[in-house]
Amino acid sequence: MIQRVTRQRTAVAGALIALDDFRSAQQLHEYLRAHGDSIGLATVYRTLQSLAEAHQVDVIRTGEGESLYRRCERREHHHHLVCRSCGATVEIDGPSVESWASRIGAAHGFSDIEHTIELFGTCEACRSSAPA
Amino acid sequence: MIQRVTRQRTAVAGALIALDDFRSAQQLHEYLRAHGDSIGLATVYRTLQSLAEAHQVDVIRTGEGESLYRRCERREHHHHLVCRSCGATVEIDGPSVESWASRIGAAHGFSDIEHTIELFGTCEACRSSAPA
DNA sequence: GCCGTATTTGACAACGATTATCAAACCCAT
DNA sequence: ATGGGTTTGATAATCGTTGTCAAATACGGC
Ligand SMILES: [Zn+2]
Ligand SMILES: [Zn+2]
Ligand SMILES: [Zn+2]
Ligand SMILES: [Zn+2]
Repeated sequence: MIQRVTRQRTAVAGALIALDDFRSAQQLHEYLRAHGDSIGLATVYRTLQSLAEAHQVDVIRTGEGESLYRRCERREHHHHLVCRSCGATVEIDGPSVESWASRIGAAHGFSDIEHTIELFGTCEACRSSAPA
Repeated sequence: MIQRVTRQRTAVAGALIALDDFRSAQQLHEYLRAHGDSIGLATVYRTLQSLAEAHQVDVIRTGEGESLYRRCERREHHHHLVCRSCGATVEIDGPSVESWASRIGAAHGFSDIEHTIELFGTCEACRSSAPA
């Protein structure tokens, strides 16, 4: 599975770094177009998918079923605290939650436990710029 | 918003109790049809939606973006340990996780914190009935 | 630099879950 | 039983995402 370096893949990688927040594929596509990069939506999806498989980007799903992507600093397993309105993200380290999850799973005879733990909220910046 | 008692709504409520596991709207629809209840898919979706709004059923989303519904025993806030292959569910009480979530959120200046915490695994029954 | 070819792209169609539409069917208080 | 607001359900529409496939492209070898 040789991966070639293309203008489009480079652009997506650049956008992920420039934005730094969790963004949807369509938002990234708009961003790229707005910045002069001609790129197809399908290509954005494909690129994000392979980046995710290579663990180069993290993926979370919003309550509405949309996938959001981000290039996190931490390469190891972690969780996220994400602003609902702007996507601003804090990477969370939860050793206590990790052990809690596996302990609970084992206690009930379940194997191959995987956990989904994400926190959503409103960040300080968005709170002050929004109507009460 | 007056809610009338209809044959269809009664049937959906009955199916939720009979099945006891997390199931998709389409699975519930098939189950009802298979059991002789004539009901439209749209009605199943609408009924589940209003039951969810009334906190009569819990909803979780699979990694594939499908919603699963279940009528839980516990009415208070809780989480779930769900079998990936059969939907069997254990209701989880996580007081330590609750406080962990809100503490993390506050520590980073986020407000209106909500958390998504779900555990998926393979239950004992499914493990023994599946090929190694 | 130029070829040859395997990889990649992108416009578009297709998909799957869910929601909107709206006329016909149905509850239910009177 | 009647009337009028509620509910139903076949169908179309939506939305994010993935599949299609011919044309465009990257890049190792010359
Ligand atoms: Zn991350
Ligand atoms: Zn924010
Ligand atoms: Zn529950
Ligand atoms: Zn199981």
